[in-house]
Amino acid sequence: MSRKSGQNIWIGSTCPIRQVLDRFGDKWSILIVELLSHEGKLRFSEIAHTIGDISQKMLTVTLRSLESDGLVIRQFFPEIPPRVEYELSELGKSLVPHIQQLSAWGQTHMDTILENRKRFEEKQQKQGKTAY
Amino acid sequence: MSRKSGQNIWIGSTCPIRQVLDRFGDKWSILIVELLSHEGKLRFSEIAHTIGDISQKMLTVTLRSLESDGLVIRQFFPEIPPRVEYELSELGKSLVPHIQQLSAWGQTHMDTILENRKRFEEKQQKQGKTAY
DNA sequence: CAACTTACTAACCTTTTAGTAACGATCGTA
DNA sequence: TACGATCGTTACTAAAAGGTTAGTAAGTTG
Repeated sequence: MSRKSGQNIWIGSTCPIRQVLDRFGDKWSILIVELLSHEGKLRFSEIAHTIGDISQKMLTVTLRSLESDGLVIRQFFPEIPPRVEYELSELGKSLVPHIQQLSAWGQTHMDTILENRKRFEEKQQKQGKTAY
Repeated sequence: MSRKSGQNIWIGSTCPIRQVLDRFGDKWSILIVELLSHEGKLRFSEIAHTIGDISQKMLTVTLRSLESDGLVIRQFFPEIPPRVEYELSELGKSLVPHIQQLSAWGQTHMDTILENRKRFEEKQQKQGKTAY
């Protein structure tokens, strides 16, 4: 139970939460996993259009890193013009339910959070700066 | 089911996954929630020591934002020297099981991911650059 | 009186992340 | 000849995230 005696290996830099965050804490990875989980196979340009505001570069980079980690399977068809299809691997699919739970939590609670934040800001403004 | 017809509101910039990521995608928020869920009430310096490699500034900033959103409750004791205790709110606690699921997924699969990544890098080096 | 304490703020700087714009390869079409 | 389609790459730039250092309050300890 790690009673307050210095550092804690479950919180230190190798703990699993941090590993997951390092991997998926970027702007696009989880979004692409979610999208592929809904749509199955998609082409590069289909992903780009569906997301709408991702740059070509970031889509390339993110897909490549997901492929590199075995979360996404990339199939290249050497036609002219070239065609590439992306889909989730089994590993990628195994992550989906957890993402959806987080998403559901967000749908339930995000309004409250944003209200809290607004109220906090107002309170701060009224008070100016109080000691601590 | 959003059949490939332009953009998708569940993936666009207001979808719940992105909101959750915007809130918790930073380096420390989830870690602190996890820690408080284990330890209950903690003082500023206890959190700092347990995590080990967080700067004072980032701890202040992250705790303040968690407080602002109503995820963490901050209790200030006007003693000399000052004492402050932090604990999860009910809202904060409601997030914990989801984090733990993600963490468990990480523990199960992160080794595979890192292996995949290593193999991918090696493959890339051997091939040099092939067309696509 | 100097040093130390806790929690925090402010100024500054470095690192990381993401975006933009331009270009390439290749063939079919106008 | 030039353009468009597809899936990229590269170099450059802007913005954000996060780290470092110094300083504050007000009392306690040596």
